[in-house]
Amino acid sequence: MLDFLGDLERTHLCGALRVSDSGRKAVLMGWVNRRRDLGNLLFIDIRDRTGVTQIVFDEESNPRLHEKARQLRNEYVIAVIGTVMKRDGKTINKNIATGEVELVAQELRILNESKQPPFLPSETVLPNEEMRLKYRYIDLRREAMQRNILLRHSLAIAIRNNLSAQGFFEIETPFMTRSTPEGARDYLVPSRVQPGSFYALPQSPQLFKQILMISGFDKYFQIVRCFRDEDLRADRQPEFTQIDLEMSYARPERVWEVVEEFLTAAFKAAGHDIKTPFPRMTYDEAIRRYGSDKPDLRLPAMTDLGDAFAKEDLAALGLSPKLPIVALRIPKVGELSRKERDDIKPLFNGKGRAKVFEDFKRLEKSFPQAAARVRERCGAASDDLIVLVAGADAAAGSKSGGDGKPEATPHDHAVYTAAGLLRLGLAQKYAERHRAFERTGDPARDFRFLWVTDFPMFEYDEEGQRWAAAHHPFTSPHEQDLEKLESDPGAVRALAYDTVLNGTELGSGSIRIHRQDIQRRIFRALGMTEEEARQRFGFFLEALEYGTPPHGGIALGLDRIVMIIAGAESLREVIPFPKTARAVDLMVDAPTPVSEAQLKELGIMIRRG
RNA sequence: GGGGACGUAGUUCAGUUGGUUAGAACGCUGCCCUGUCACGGCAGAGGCCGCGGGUUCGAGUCCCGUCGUCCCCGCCA
Repeated sequence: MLDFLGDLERTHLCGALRVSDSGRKAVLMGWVNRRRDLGNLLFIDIRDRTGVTQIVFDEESNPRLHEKARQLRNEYVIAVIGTVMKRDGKTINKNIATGEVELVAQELRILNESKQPPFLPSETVLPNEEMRLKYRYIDLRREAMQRNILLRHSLAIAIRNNLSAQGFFEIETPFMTRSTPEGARDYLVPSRVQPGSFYALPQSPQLFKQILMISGFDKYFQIVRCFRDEDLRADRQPEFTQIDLEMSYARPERVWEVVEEFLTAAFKAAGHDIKTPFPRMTYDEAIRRYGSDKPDLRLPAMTDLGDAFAKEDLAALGLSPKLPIVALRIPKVGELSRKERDDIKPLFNGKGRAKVFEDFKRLEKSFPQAAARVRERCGAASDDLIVLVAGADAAAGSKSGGDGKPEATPHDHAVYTAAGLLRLGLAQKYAERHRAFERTGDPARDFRFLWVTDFPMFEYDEEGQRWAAAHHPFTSPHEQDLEKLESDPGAVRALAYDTVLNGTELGSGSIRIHRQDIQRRIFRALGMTEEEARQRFGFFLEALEYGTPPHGGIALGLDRIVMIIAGAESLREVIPFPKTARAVDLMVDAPTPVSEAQLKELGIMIRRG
């Protein structure tokens, strides 16, 4: 028989009682975490989000109560009235915060039973993710998940308070809005009132926040859900939370200060001090030195070898002096075994324009002088792994002619990015064995922020045979590069910037275009006719004509910030109800088909088969 | 869209070269135990080996397909 709560009130949380509470009466409520039945003596660990407390039921002093307590099973919900007793020296449990006391029960109310759960929150080995996601409510009872979700709360509150203190206003923008196909795929919501028409869930509140600038709310922010119908990754969910902000009359540096300030507050809330201002690096430098637009600064930069090799050496190696050669140094990894050298091949496969020399020892034998120069330039210690990546000859031939495609850059990005992938792959693969990521103690606590600036304005889209906005089409070009907009689009730099932390892109922002004439030129450069532009963004182009102040902003991924601070490997560890790789919610089983009646009402027909 | 890993008891896993009745730990059920705290001891229940085909005298094991979870590439203005 279950008991009612009645007018019983809980006096303490399950992690609260201390020796100083000895002798006091206490009422605890929570789950049965563990039961230790010693016959006439029964111990129950009662658990809530704050911890566990041992409860004692003694047959001798209260046989009926003891008998009742024997019914308790894991995950039952109970209320216990009892007296806090100091434990004797020998019976103290130093492993838990409440271990110096126990609650001697006087009354037990069984508030609810539990079926045998598929797994126990107190277990040390995790079930697989499918199980965890299906029974998410049980998974979330686990201490690690509680910690992550509460950490998320603390960060969000700290950020909200900080931005408010910096003079920003949190303003809501619609979730049911307009599809602007470009970039990520939209999630669509059919309109019942207008059959055949659809709302789109926002990929970001981009245009709304710009319109808020036009409306005079000169500092806007929002911690807001965004939606993108693209394939998932460990760090990508179809719905995710962004810290979105926009400000009027701001130069990039001002936006960076705002971000550095709220991140400082957020990390502080999690007990971490971070250093500001963050270092800055242009996109071009990031590619050349790290082979990535989101460099992980915890690993040494790559070294451009340039003229380390003599001409004869290059010829002997089958390399052209015109192509880049870079060296990767992974500290403390040592030489790779033959098997390991074979294993790294998949790490750069697919980026086939690079030639990799993973056996530096061999290179050293054949080209001792060049190898010595390489070691010196990399600043390599004897137990560092060195791998060379060079442009393969095929890369030289692949540079395109005058067919409108961009020339390959003089530094051929393909070589650098292949080297960059290899750099990360090697470090990750051997991080545990060789602790390549270890710099200053705990690797997860080594927060290396970075601003990456001066992104290219356009990227050539091979598939669509056209220029595409690298950031988004409302990003302002550098004023000095405006003249190249028509003549040399590939060389136009954008006033765009990314926040990078330990190789993860935390956020992305830009100064926006506030002048209608420039916006038009950008659309034209993107190959969009006036008509197309008006059809897609007409409302916005019109808004631009009514006195738009210069403005800019940024959006940072809250989930990713929490993930990194929590030291988690996946976003799913910091999102209470995440989706699987196929964008399914295993707990509620969504998405699902809907009834014919619903479809009919919406004027939608599903093609089957 | 492509590549890879995995799928055996409620859970985590083992399962040899294809060969008798598919095992262990935890959890679960019952009994014993008054100082345990990942309690201990004894006994027990629990299996469509993801699903569907195939090869074979014989399949958890080999092959094909399919479904699911995870990781990566593409994709993510």
